[in-house]
Amino acid sequence: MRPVRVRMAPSPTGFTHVGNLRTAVFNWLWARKSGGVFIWRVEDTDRSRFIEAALHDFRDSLVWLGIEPDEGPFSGGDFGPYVQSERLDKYREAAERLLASGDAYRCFCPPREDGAGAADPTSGGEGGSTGHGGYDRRCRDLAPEVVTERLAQGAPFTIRLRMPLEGSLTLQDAIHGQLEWHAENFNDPIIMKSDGFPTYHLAVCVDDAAMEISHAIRADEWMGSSPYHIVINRALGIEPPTYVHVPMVLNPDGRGKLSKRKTVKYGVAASDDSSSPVGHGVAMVQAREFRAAGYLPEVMFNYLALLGWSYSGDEELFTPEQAIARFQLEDIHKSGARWDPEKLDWMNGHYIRALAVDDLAERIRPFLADAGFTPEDDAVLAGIAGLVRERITTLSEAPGWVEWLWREVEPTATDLVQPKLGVQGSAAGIAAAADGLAALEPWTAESIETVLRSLADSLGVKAGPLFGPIRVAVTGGGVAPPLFDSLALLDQAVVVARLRAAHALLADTEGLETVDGA
RNA sequence: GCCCCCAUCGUCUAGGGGACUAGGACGCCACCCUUUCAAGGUGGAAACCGGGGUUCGAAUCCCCGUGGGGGCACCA
Repeated sequence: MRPVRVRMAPSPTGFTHVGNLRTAVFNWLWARKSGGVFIWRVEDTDRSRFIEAALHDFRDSLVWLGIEPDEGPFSGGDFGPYVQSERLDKYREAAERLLASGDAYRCFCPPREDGAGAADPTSGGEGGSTGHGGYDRRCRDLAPEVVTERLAQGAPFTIRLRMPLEGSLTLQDAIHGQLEWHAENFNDPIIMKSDGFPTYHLAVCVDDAAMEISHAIRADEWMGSSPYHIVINRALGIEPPTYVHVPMVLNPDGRGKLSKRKTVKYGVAASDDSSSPVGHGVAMVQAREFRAAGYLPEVMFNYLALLGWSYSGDEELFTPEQAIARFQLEDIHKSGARWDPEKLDWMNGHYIRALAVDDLAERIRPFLADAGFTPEDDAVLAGIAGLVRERITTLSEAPGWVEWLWREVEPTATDLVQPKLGVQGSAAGIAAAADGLAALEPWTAESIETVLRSLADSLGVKAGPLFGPIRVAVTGGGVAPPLFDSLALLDQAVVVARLRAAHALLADTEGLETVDGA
């Protein structure tokens, strides 16, 4: 039983995708579960796609989620360097060995014309232009003299893996059990590019061996390239890691793997419901987007872990520690899981509601600052947290609920009038509230409530209809947090001034009387 | 097109031959609570892809269909 060492090996070509983060979570869980080591390796063998910022973004994402690597480009370790572009000598040496043993051969063919992503993206229809990867193995059996001659001429070449032509290859996957491929379907993949850089197949095998990786936990999309890895490992005398192909994270509609483009329309659709003062549900697939939107890291961890794994039959909210306690590789599912923005939102709201007010206050602080508000005292911040806690699903929604604290309000006459009271009644209520609150002392939610409730009694109206106009007068809109606590958070003078202004507005609006009947 | 993988409510899932009148969660619907909005409470609708087997007995095992996903680059 070799010690558990697992790795997350993303290529730094863009901002961290939550699908990748999910795979990282599984790796981390297994490392922690087994007392093993969680490693981050940078797969940057494609120089053309390298993006420096992606490195930092990935690091930040792991830190944010609380699954920091034990070894990696920023944390070091005894198996470095952890960046593939700094390990080229190792791949070259491996390639030489494969060449020498006949397990690989030089190929002088030019790059495919129809190349890569060059395929016309608009031709999306059927039976496409692209071929089906059939390299004809033209160089597989070149005479030694020919190879020597080409090399002497300085002809560029790649190195291809010599795959078996018959028989089959099998692999014991930790989740899927035995996997099998038949030789007639193989290709001879390039393992060394003409620029001297290895392709994924070679690099991953060499590095996993050098870093003594025990379990290669990777997404299902890699399953198909496993036979290449089997052959490379065998030829190099490597004891292969246990392969663990985890299910992919799919788009909400199940069509394809989770992607930005596809998700857009769901995000937009989800935000159509604008009953909340703050819109949300923008298309998101990047970790930093979720962070910016105000999803809690503990929620992301919890939600991500649930995609393709389940904690138990009837519990699905858990801490990392609890997840570690129950995690087993065999329990990871075989089929893909769709990304469900609604469930994520629910979970985020649920966790927020469970937060202590002071904790929530600190988490909201930066979002308020972004909206232009920096509470002068922590009591106000805590007050805000208390008001929004049961109303927000993401932290970024918080400012929208309490903007009236630092912005001028401009209620409309229409909004100020409560149908049951009419213009006169509404105006009278507002005026009475202003009078009643002007000299109130102390200025607390409790004292405000006492005043306003008795006001309703003395005016002979129900509390509900009376509070409506007052809320609109002070917060500017019909939807706001509970009245008394809201008023208490504002300066007493500001509240009274807003009530007076609203009263004046209604007093000027005789014409509105006609609205009453309706 | 070829290869590989997968298949329980709309979604995430529990289930690994009898404990299943198939459980939980999100979402949805209704009602309650209520000063708006929420939150909360109660109740409800909602699934074993189809067809063959194996077995006394199948959501659970096998086969075939069908459906879905992934792969087939000098990208990873």
